[in-house]
Amino acid sequence: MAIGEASGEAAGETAGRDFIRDIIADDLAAKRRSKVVTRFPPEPNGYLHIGHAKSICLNFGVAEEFGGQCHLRFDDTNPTKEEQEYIDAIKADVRWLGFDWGAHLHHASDYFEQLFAWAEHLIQSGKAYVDDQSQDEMRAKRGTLTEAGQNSPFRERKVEENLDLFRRMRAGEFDNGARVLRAKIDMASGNINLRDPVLYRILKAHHPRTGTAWSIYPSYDFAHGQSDAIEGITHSLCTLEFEDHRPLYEWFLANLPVPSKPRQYEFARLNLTYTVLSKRVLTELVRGGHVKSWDDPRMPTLAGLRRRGVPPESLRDFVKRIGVSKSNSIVDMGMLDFSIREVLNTTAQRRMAVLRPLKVVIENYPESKTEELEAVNHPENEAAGTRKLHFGREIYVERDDFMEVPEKKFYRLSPGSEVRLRYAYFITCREIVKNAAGEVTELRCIYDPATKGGNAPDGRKVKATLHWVSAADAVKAEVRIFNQLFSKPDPDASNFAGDLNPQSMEVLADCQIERSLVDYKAPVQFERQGYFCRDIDSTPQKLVFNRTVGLRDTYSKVSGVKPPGQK
RNA sequence: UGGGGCGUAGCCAAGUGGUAAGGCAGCGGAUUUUGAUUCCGCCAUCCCCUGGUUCGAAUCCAGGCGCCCCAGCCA
Repeated sequence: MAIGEASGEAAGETAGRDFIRDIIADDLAAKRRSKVVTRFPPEPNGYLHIGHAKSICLNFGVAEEFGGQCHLRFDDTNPTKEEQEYIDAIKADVRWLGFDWGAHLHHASDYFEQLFAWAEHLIQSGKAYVDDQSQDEMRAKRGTLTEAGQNSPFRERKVEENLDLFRRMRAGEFDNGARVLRAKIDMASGNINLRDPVLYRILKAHHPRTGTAWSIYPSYDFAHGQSDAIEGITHSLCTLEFEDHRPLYEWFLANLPVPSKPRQYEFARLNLTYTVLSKRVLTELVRGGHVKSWDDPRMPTLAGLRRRGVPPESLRDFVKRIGVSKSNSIVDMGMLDFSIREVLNTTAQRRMAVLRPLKVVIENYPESKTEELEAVNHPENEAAGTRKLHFGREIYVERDDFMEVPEKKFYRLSPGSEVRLRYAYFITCREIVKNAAGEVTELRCIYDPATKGGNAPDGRKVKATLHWVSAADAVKAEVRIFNQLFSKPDPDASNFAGDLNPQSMEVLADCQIERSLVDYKAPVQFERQGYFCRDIDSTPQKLVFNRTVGLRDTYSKVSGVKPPGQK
């Protein structure tokens, strides 16, 4: 029986109940299992994305919660698509997400010899045969979704001949595609996976781990369940599309002398709005130059999210919130944003940075004077301390914080209005300076010396507080704003080019940032704007920041004015 | 009349015969030197549809409808 009304107390990291956890709890309670062993089984043919994060959190999370273990096992059975680069990246990503496989790093290729022996076992028991048909012939005889297939003319080959042929396949005597080893099950099955599935194919390719030792490789179906059995996996969790494979998975376990009997359970894979979670598409995005790299901050890859500044805690929180079920769903990207803000709000220190600078000259502030003002680093965490801000006659404020003709709900700077400069003074706009083209190039303001620190002794209130930066002290920097990679909530994965958002990245090259940011490396909140992190493209000469996510913005909702590049 | 799944609010998602949890989004309002955060309150007479069983059904039965997956020597 399910326990936990799950709420409150327990480790914030513990996920709630779901059908998988219920099954496991049941198995344990009924003593069908004495421990829990799961596995995360990526194929090293691409980078991990947020959909994998769901699986990783599920597999490692469940093992942790029930005091079991989770293995990292590379499903490396297709050397034509797999690369060492991916193996290394996957390990780094899983670790970054916060999980540890301990001594349990495995590979399907570790079991190639055993798998081969089991294939011979099947041949010997008359349950597998070598088929000489071409790929096209096999396809033609497989039948259709509504019609049964036809038996291969090689289906009744003698055991000895099958054994001999299979061994020669391994020895490399035949060309790629010349023959395959097939299970002898049922060509008329309604489940196409049972129509004599291929167990081994000839693939003369270099394997990242076994090199050229093999010229035949097992198929996914023949390798996966048996690898699970070898490792003593108890609950083999995979996505819905493998549901049809379960009868085959069980067929092998029933017909082979395996050391344990794992059970497969399927859950729905993650889908997110405004992006695509398909290795094929992600690979094309990279190879086609639509993004700069696998770790481009616009990518839903773990590497991309990491570079963008998303903390691993946010991903874990997100996965916990979306739950695990069997219904296909498309999760709103806003959920991810929420989890990112949730974590960053409490961990990121605050700083000021002006992204689109507008110069302000405070006319009644003495030309030669400068001051040091104190600012808190985190409004909800005193332990984060304070820092000094340089203040002078000339400062920069955000261009969006000024409107020559303010609209109804706009209560920032406009001619004659008074606002507060955070941690500094109240200022009032007196005059607008424009260039020949009529664009505002400078604001002339006056300040009230009595409001130092940001409060008026006479109790006078102000409707807005602006972030700012000292013109004399600020440092120039580049800031990259990322928007949705796709312009549609449900991009067409089979023809994605047309759905790409042309404004997915916006580079602001002339930002003015607070000096203290020069050697601040942690995730940070630029007040009133969002969470940012230093990008690896930064050099001592040029700092580059990535916007991880913007702050919630209720103003743009009421005004209908969205920041540039946003929808 | 191929096989396998799934259908609870705009989006996730609990619930498995006793009278619709929770989260995201949204909407009000309080606090606020971030239009942020925080805090309060609102937000499914109804669970794909139609019948039926029952004192009582989202939950059971029957029949429909809709969506997803499968015809790789990919995983």
